[in-house]
Amino acid sequence: MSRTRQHQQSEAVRERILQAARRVIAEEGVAALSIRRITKEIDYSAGIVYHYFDSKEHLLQCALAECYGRILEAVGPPDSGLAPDAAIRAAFTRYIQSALQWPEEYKAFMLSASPDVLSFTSVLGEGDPARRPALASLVAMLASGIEAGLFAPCDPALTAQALWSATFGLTIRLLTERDISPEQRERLIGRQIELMMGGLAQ
Amino acid sequence: MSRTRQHQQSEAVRERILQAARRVIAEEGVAALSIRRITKEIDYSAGIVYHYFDSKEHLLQCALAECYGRILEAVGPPDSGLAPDAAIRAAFTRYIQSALQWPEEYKAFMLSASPDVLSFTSVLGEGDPARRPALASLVAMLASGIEAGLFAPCDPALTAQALWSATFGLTIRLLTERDISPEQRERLIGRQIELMMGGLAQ
DNA sequence: CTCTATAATTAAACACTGTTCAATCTTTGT
DNA sequence: ACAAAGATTGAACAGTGTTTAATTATAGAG
Repeated sequence: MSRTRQHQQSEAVRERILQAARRVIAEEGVAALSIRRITKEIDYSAGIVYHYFDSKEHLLQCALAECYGRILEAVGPPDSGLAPDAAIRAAFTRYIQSALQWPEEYKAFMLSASPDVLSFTSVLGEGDPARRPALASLVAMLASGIEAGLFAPCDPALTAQALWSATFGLTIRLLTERDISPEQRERLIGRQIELMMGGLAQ
Repeated sequence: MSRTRQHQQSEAVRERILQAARRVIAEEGVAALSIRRITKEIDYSAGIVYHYFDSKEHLLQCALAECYGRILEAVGPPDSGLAPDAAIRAAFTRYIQSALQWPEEYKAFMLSASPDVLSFTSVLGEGDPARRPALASLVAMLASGIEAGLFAPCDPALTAQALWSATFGLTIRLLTERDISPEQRERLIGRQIELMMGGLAQ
């Protein structure tokens, strides 16, 4: 059990590194993150990072994966009490709102070209966007909407990919163009959702 | 005129710096770009860059603006011989194809958070996306489509912003997720355009 | 043709970055 | 108490963007 105790303390240090990294990212952006900046915050030497992570890339990947988990958590599961079309509208709205609350984290994670992050974020591949839970539930909502006669028949997987890419694009631009008024933001979100739902209708 | 000769040579050096920068970006990506990497290619000392540019940021901005100009040039003007809906389809298709040909340059430019680049790329602002020529022609096509009864009445500016954001999102993801088959790519592009056009129809 | 101002260019330094590694200190199991 | 294992450090390395004083080249004027 002593091995356990040491292991626990070791895990705690790892967690403190990740905490500090997330703090810096949230407050100063991912560009301001550096190994020495992290280790200074928690009073450790710079080399310690490489005892817990393979590289800065790896550390960043771990920190952002946690952040992205929180974003998805904030989105929550689709509202099963709603009709498919209303449920999809609500899901997209919540998705964008959540991303807007973690702007730096969302951008860094979703735009990362690192293979490990891409294994989480890739969604355009042939056939199965089922690997990503958020997309899977969108596919399900589309399928039940088609069955209910609300939507025109189509390939739900392909359609989910196209819809999500559109939402992703608006999200990234809302995060990148910094000075968009809340009113304009709402109008844009509303219009894009309206367009997409119009495209789904038969 | 001697002042002119010197000025011309000076301009030539500036251009060689930009050329080298673009070469490195195209071949090795924007992440591999460094001042010393550039100046080594053209056999100059590193400091020379700061005689022609304020910073690396500024140099990058100049290099990418040129690249983006080429992308827009490749897109070309909207086909005035086509009906508005067909013209819009064609324009979006060409836009994505062009971006796919300069992947690094497109990503770096469109995702840059630098204020100077944003003054070019910002498009979600209230009212006038007329500042950006590509968007302006999209607004025009939408307006004439509405007038022709092809599209349901709507705010053309807002709709253009939503449509372009969607296309932008698909483009970025196609560029970020590296291993998507050409067939799947075509399907995705086709489906998203179909969805958007469906949303426009009344 | 020389001299001086001006512009172009450089070498060296600075503070920073990610990363490695041998040397330490700490904790563990025996 | 001792040895093995693990955690942590400090120093170094090569690289980064940037500044600045010194140097070279060029221009026009006398």
